[in-house]
Amino acid sequence: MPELPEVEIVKQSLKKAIKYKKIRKVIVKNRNLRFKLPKNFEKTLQNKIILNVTRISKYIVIKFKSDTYCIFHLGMSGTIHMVKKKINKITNLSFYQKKQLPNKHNHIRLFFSNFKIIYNDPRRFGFFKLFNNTNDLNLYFKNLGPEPFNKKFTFNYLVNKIKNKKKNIKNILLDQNIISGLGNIYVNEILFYSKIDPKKKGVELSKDEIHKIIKYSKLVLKLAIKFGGSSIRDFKSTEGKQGSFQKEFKIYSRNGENCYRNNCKGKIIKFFQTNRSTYMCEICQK
DNA sequence: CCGTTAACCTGAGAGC
DNA sequence: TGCTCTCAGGTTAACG
Repeated sequence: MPELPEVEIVKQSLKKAIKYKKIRKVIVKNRNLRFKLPKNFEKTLQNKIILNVTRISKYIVIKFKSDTYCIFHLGMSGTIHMVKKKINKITNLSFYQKKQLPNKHNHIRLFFSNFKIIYNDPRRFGFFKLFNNTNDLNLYFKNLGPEPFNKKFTFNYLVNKIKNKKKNIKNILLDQNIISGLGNIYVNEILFYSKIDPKKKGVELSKDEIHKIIKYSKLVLKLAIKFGGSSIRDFKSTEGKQGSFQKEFKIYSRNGENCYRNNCKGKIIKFFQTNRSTYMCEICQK
């Protein structure tokens, strides 16, 4: 499901819902996520008070006292739902546009005093991990590249990372160890804004093109967050609201349509790079 | 080290 | 209706 903007939206609404609240009970229905849920998962979380909810690239980090952490990743299809006890039946906490949550993929439930948080994930590419000190938490993320908003994400940083790469720029930007938080949609969008052919190799990029990538990674993510993320298929925030950035897509999923750029007569084509769909305008992306 | 591919899963939608 | 096929906001082990 989610790239950085969608995870950020989930984090914001989750934080609002659970910060300083106590987990009363944990029920797990299916431990077989991408990584098997740790045996002590329920016991570790039970009766813990949430001190903070933060985000590191596409991961959400829940902090408890004594430097204990629970992190999770939503994979492709993970969603978080909040269900309030009293209005259970009429809340718009739907999934796949249905009014009621299908129980089948509700793998984890966290019970609070007057609501519960549900983790639902049909494809089970998402996962949860526990850490009992800050050092282990940081070690887990040590190879992750900076997010586009990070101060470390500078021209010099990116030049050094890609100047010798023979890999195409699209896959370079999808590499979380080089730059973290981007996924297939936003990389397509960023390369369109930057007028760069996604097939172009890292080594072939000009200084100007690298400046553009930096500029537009920040811009596209900022816009996406402002619009509440992109809701295609199954993304919703914890309150069940849909994002609307999908209406702002310049290139993603616009196969066969006309290029939006002024005076460009190009048509948008679709092809695959490493099994992921790429969209580009053959005329203005060079 | 680098780059590429397959694999992990389920469900929606298209085409027949 | 129902079958088969393709595709999906991600990551990563295994290979050459």
